[in-house]
Amino acid sequence: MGPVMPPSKKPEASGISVASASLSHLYQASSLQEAEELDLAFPAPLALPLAPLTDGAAKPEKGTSTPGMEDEELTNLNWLHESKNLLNSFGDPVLRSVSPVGGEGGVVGNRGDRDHDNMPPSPIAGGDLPYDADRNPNCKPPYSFSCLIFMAIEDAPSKRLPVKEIYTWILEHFSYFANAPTGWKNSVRHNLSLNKCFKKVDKDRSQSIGKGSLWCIDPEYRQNLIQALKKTPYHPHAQVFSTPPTSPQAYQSMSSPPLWPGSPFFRRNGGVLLQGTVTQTLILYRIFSLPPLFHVPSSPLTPLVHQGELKPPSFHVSHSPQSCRSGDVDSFAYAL
DNA sequence: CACTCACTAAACATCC
DNA sequence: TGGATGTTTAGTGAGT
Repeated sequence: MGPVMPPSKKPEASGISVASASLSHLYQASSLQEAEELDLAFPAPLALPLAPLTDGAAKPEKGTSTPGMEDEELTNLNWLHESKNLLNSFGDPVLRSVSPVGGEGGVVGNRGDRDHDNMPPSPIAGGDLPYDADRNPNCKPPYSFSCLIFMAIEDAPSKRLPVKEIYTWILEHFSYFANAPTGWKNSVRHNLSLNKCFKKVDKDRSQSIGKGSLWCIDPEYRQNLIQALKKTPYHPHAQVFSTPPTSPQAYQSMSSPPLWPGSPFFRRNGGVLLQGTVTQTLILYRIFSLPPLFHVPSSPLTPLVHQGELKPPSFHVSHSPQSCRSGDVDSFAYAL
C-alpha cells in the first residue's frame, strides 16, 4: 500500500469537498471547480445534450482552483455532461486491470482489523469473491475508512457532512457496519481528525444542526483519495474481458460492463471498472466524473442519458440501495 | 528489518 | 449530566 492516504494530516493527501444526505441529489451536486479542473475530452457518444459547458476557459491545474467556488455550484449538473474524467489525469502508468476475483483485498479487510474477537467475520478476507454489499452484507467493504468517508462526503450535494451523517451513509451503503461493534465510529472520527484529506468546516451558528462540525474534503488532497479508491483491489462486479464485445448488442445484454485492457474506456478510466449496486455505481461515477449511462429496464428510474432524454432535475436514482440492487442494472453502455 | 499505512482502543476535553 | 463529537496517544498487524 503506497503512501496514498496519509493517515495523519500529511501534506500528501488529497481531497475535495462536500456531502449530502440524499442520493437522489447525486447528480445535482456539481462543482465548477471539478468541472474546470480537468480537461478531458468527452467521447462523442457520451456527450449529453443537456447544457452547454459552462466553462470554455482553460482549467486550472490541480490545486489552483478556488475552494470557495464549488460550493456555490451545488445544483448544477455540468459535471454530468462535461465528464471530466479524473482518471485521465492519472496517466497510463497507473492503469491496471481489475478482477472480479481480485482476490484479496481490500484496503480494509486485509489489514489487521480482522483479528478482533468482537468483529464479525469478514468473508472478503478470503479473497474468493468480489465484494457486493447487497449480496454479502456481512462482508467488510474493501475500502479504507478514508475512502468510505470520501464517498460519503462526495455523495452529499453540499459536499459537507456532519460525522453523524457520515455514519448514516456508511450504514446505508455497507450493511456490514450495522452489525459491527461501534468501534468503527471511533475509527471514522479518528480518521477525520487525523487525515489531512478531511477538513472541518465551521458551521453557521444560525444553521446549526446540532453538535459537531461539518466535514469536507480538502481539494488539495482529493487526488490522493481518488488514487486510494483506484487502488482498491477490486470494485463490485468488476469484469475484465480478454477481448472486446463484438457488437453493441453483445454488451447490451451483459450483466456487467464491457471492459478489456486496451479498450478506450479502460484507458480513459484508468482500468477501473465501476459497477455494483446502482447506488454504489452512481457514487463512484460521481467521484470519477464518469458519464452515467444506464439501462435499467422496467425501472421508472431509467435514465436514458445517451438518448438525450435525461433532464437534470428528473434524474433521480433510488435512495435505497436495498430497493435498487445490482441486478437491476441490466447493462451499461459505454462509448467504446 | 525498518518503515509506512490502516485500524482499533482508549483517554480526555469540549460542546449541546 | 449524559451523550455526541473531536483530539490525541498507544498498540497491532500487514505491506513495502
